[in-house]
Amino acid sequence: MNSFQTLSCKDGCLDRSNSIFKHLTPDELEKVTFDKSTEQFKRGSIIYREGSRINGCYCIQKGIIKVFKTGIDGKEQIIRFARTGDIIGFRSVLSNELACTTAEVLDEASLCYIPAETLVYLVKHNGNFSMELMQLTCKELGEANTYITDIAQKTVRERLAEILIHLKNDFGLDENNILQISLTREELANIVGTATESVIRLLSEFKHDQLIELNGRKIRILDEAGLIRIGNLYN
Amino acid sequence: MNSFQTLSCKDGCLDRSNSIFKHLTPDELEKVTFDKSTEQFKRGSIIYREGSRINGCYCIQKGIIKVFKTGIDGKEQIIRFARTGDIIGFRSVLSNELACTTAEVLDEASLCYIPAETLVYLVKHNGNFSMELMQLTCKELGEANTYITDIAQKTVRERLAEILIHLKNDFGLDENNILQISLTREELANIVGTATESVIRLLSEFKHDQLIELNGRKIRILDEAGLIRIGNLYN
DNA sequence: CGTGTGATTGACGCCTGTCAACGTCTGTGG
DNA sequence: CCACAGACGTTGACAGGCGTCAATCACACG
Repeated sequence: MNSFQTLSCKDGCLDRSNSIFKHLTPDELEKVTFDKSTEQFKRGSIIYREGSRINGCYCIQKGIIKVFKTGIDGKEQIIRFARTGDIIGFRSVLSNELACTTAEVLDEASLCYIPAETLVYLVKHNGNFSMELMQLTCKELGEANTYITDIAQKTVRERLAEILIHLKNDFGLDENNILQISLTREELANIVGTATESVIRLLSEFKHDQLIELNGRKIRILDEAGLIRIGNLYN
Repeated sequence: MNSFQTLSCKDGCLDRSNSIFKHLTPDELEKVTFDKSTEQFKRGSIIYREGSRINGCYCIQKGIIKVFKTGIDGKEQIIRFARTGDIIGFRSVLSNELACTTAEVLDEASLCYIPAETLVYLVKHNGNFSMELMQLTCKELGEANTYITDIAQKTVRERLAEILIHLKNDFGLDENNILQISLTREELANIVGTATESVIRLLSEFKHDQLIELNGRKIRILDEAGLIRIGNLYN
């Protein structure tokens, strides 16, 4: 249960082959290992809150984090889900702004906290690390731009189908073709940018059209191609 | 008329006090000056096109560039306007992806082309430059996230009011309180993410409510506070 | 003067948000 | 063990925002 608490940094985020830390020198690796601290979070915990100043970023060793902004009337807009290997909070740290999102734990999580100075030090002194982080940011920016276009032009129905496909691609299916990530209807609505009731109605429609099967929060994907078609996705 | 053609790099983008190039060493400055090339573009020119590979980024010495994605049925979604001092195209260069947007000249423009290798060289070798560029990207990402929330939660009416305020803040007003940037109704619609007709109708409403005055593409801001109120903006 | 692009207006109807009521499930406390 | 509260899910009714289509106007340009 607590096995990952004992993970040293080297067993964790730092040495994954696709980690952005892969280019660190042994010295730097040691520095980061020394500076960082690992922490456990329970479901529902807030890691940082929109509008607050954060003095470091978090590398996700395990778990799923919901990153969202609070809009009109407190309605949340989910910007993304971060999962094992992802980094959150670095945007605010590097742009030196207050956090523009809130990060909340969905699945029991284990995070590495890396102080701002350490991050900045790496950006300034390790060109390869810098490039990696830059690429990550640029990719996120590209995705954000795509999402803006989608939300501006697609119908709720199209967006919901699209989100289901994205969730499938990002979190996978279990052996029964059921989405590995479990979200409330309200959360789905807050990704798509619509009302909870609309999500419920559209999911029912998708079910009626044999695209998915529903069992509480479990969503089984029956016809991925169909969803892709509805969502106007070509990839 | 052609005076800016003769601007050397040092008189142009490179030495502006707020330029991201301000941290370059004399050597690097010389390298960039050597590698770059300046080019004139007429209104309507395409600088790069979505889906194409671009081998460098462009620094805007003068002019206004419309950056947009092409969505369903070819409808364009304007992501942002870049103006003097801004850099475009670096996202694709650094993330090593195909261009995810098209860049089109709105106002007669003069651009510096900086080859990818030069940009990457700077990111890898100059920590301060790297930080500057990273901050820029992070800020853009923050704005994109805000925009996602707005588009997902606000009505077209609210968004149009918001956009008018943004355009005012970014491009300013002339001595008659008229927006300095001139856009077609369709372009306004493509920022807001709505139909051209809706923009026309809402602008008429705003005019009727004494918030603005219209004269062709000229939009005079009469009641900024009113627009801010309608747009749910607090800043 | 014809042509084309952009702006405007009206008609129409569907998508989608809102409100309200009700069902379902889980955990808590008596 | 049961009652209850509270969170979540579902369904129906309803209206209005907004997209679409079509016709017309305004204006610039060759």
